[in-house]
Amino acid sequence: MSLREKKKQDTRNRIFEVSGKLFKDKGFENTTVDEITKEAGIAKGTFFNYFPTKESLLCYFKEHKEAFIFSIMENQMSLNAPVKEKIKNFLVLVAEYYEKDKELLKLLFFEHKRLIMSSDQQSTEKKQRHQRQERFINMLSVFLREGVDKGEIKKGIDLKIASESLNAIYFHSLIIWLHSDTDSSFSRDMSAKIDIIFEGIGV
Amino acid sequence: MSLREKKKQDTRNRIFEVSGKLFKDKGFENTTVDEITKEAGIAKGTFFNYFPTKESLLCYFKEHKEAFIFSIMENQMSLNAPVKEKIKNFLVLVAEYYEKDKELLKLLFFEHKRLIMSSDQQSTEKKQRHQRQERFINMLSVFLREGVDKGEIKKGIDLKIASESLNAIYFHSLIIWLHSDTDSSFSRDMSAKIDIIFEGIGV
DNA sequence: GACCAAATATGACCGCAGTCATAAATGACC
DNA sequence: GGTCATTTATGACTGCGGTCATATTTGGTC
Repeated sequence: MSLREKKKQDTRNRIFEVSGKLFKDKGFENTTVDEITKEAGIAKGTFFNYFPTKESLLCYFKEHKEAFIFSIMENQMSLNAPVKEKIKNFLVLVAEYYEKDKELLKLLFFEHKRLIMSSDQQSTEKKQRHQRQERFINMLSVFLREGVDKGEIKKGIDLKIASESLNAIYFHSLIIWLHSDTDSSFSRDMSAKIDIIFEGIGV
Repeated sequence: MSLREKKKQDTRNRIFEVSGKLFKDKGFENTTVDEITKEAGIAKGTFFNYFPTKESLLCYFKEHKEAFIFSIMENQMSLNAPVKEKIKNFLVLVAEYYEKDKELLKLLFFEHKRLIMSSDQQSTEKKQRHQRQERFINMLSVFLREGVDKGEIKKGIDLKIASESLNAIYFHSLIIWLHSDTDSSFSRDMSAKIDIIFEGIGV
């Protein structure tokens, strides 16, 4: 690695670390780019050579988290257990992982939303996000297909719709939990809703 | 109504109208408070006497929309039909109503999120939102209870969890649809997912 | 080392959301 | 209609995110 690339990586990492620390300390809104750059020992303009906006930093934090989640998922998939349990375990593991750092997650989730919207249609960020979303749903689909094969899930079900429904439950529980001030359990709530998806409410 | 109150209402309405027009024309981000106030014939500071932030305007737009939705819901509730149909009809009506004005809704939904997060814990806005959410879920609960009474829904079901699941499906379909560039149908997607909630995917 | 092109860093500068001290308008009371 | 307290309007000002023309650093070539 050339000196140039080394320095580049260095600067990028320093911005990343410093901003992560400051966001946790003082919150996203209360941290200025000036502070970040001062703390990181660079000029303000330099920041924008690395990250197009202050908010875009959050994307990178989010990617970090999501990489970890996919690794959990792949672990679960290789286990030998009833599909319902595997899905539940997977989503509960994700939930528990999130529960560790609610505040940062709030930032990531909600600030991120705005970013998604303001970015133009062609933006790679938007496409990437879409891909991640699809990957998530596809993996849930794989779980479900296995369930069909093992006779644990009805044959006629549209797996895409079903996976999206699971995804919906998951995200909604997440949002509810993020909004709640009390420490109601994300994982318990979600678990109950997965039961509903499996068993249905109709007679 | 005194002259003072009259003028106040007038100014408030003018800001509301002008900003709605400008947001639709040029988008939320591209509309400045300066423009709004100039168009409305007031000074910039005056704007902030009526709305604490530019984003807070979106809340008021949203309230408008939501009032309408609750009225649809109450209509549906009084009908005589299978509960599943009533819920479906209700949610599809909401969906169709939304489909009319996707762009504004995007603004309302996503920009709004950020607002929610940045507002402090005690804020009335946050409480109000929570109440609306609860009201929505409670009304779904009423539908479901009727279903239980009429023998259309299993007896053992936790109605709160079930309502929240329906709510989750609804919101998720909404989000997916808002993100999609293509005009995939929000209402059709949601309808399929409601079937899943009723029938379950397990054998 | 001298020279050059490309990559990277810099900070003065700009536009906009939001503030605040001050001014104007209103209505109650005499 | 004069006086005064309260409410509402005003726009210069501040702070921050983001830009851009310019300066500096890097690494290849001789």
